[in-house]
Amino acid sequence: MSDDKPIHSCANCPSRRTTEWQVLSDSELELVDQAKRMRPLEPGAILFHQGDDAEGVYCIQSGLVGIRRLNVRGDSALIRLSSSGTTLGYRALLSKSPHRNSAEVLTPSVVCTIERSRVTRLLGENPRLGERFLQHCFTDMDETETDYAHSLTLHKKARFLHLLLVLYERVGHRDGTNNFVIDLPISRIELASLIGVQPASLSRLIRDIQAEGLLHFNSRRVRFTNMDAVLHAAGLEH
Amino acid sequence: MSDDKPIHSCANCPSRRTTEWQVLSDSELELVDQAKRMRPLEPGAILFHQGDDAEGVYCIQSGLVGIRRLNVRGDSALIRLSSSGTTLGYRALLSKSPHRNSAEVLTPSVVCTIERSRVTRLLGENPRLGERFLQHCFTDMDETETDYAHSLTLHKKARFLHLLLVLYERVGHRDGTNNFVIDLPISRIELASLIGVQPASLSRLIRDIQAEGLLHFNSRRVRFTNMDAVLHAAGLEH
DNA sequence: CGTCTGGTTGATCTAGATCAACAGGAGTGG
DNA sequence: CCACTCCTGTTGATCTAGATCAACCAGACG
Repeated sequence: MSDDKPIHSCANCPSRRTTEWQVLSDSELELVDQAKRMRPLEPGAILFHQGDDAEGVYCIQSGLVGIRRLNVRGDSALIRLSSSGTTLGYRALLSKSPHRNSAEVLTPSVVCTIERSRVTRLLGENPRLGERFLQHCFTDMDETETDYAHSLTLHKKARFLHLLLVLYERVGHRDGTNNFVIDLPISRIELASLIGVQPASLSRLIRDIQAEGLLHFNSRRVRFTNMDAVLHAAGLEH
Repeated sequence: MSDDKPIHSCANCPSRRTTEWQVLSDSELELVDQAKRMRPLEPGAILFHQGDDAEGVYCIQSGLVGIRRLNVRGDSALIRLSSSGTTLGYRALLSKSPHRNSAEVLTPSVVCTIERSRVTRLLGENPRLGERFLQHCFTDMDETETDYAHSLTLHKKARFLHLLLVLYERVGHRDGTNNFVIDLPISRIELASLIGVQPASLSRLIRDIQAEGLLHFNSRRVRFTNMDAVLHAAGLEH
């Protein structure tokens, strides 16, 4: 490491430049460091429950976290995926209202918790921090509106392909023969929940997509055998 | 009127206490007044187009405005309704990015436009204004997430009933015999677009709902003949 | 009076739900 | 180590919500 700070200090966090905290001065960042608690979490761990009051904000250093919303009837929808460099739970904290969603760890993750009072103090001292949270909300909003508009207008197949493209951007890579490849971080059940479809239907969707030669599925590995066709079908088919 | 300001000044605006501008001082409000342009608009008028740069913000004094989003394929979804007391277009302005949605007047409305430079100036002078916009974004976000989760988990019938309940809250009233009544402000086509259904399917939905004795439809007038059953079906049926 | 748009209906088709069966791991306890 | 159970994922059979397309009607409007 390049300085005398502890390895796990925010100053050395790999996501430092992408989080809200990028606008803090060194001394302000030091305040975050003191108040933060870093912990490794296994799939199934809950960062916060829908309805809970905000205890602080959660900074994902690595891993994947699912944002769930229970509807009036009690069934849950997975409405968003959050990954490293993302701060969660700021809405409840800043609006002084209970969490609207739950956050559940989906893959082994490292998450820092920064307690509430420290965040409010920093917000008071550095107005640029509030500004960053505002921009974050705008980004989330745009993404959710896009997904919502898609859910109103697109078929499940197009939505699933769209989801795979988004996942490719996040965790995809090239394999030995330079093909586009994703190693899916989540189960079929959760993929199904993200597009609002039954697991059995997703299974058939996958079979059909594979039969059309768009993609090749092997357990959790997805290979794009015809990227152009995927791009076309995600936006233009049917 | 209670003071010597012009009738159409913001100080006399009926929505004054519900808009973002409630946090402004009298002299600051005066600045809004000078820079605002108030105009009556007919259905079909466009406040801004998806992709346009922000020219200012739009304050709905009366009427109903639809927020539309075009998806990748080019078909439009009506993702939100905005009515009096709501400010539109602030996201594009504050994020310095193009409008993500279009805003189209749906019923005869009165809308004030406050030009960009004046808004930015006020934001610099009064930090509470930015805070209000942040809260506004949170509210929109919550609503959109709710709708999104519903679109992932509920059937069209439940979503339609839910929409009618929301409309009742906004424009509903009691009729002579004390029944709950809505005079729908928008066409069937637009109702259909809000829940992501074809007009023909909405027509059948309405027929079925009426046959079940939940509601009575007569042109644009909707009477709740069995509110309990509607509440139940909106959340619990199927 | 013709034209247009909004709304309803009929006939038909299809995407996706539902329910049940079953296969493959992964974990647990004897 | 095996037996048992639990959970994920896939498939088959069937059903249904909703799409699609066309016909048709009523009111609005030039």
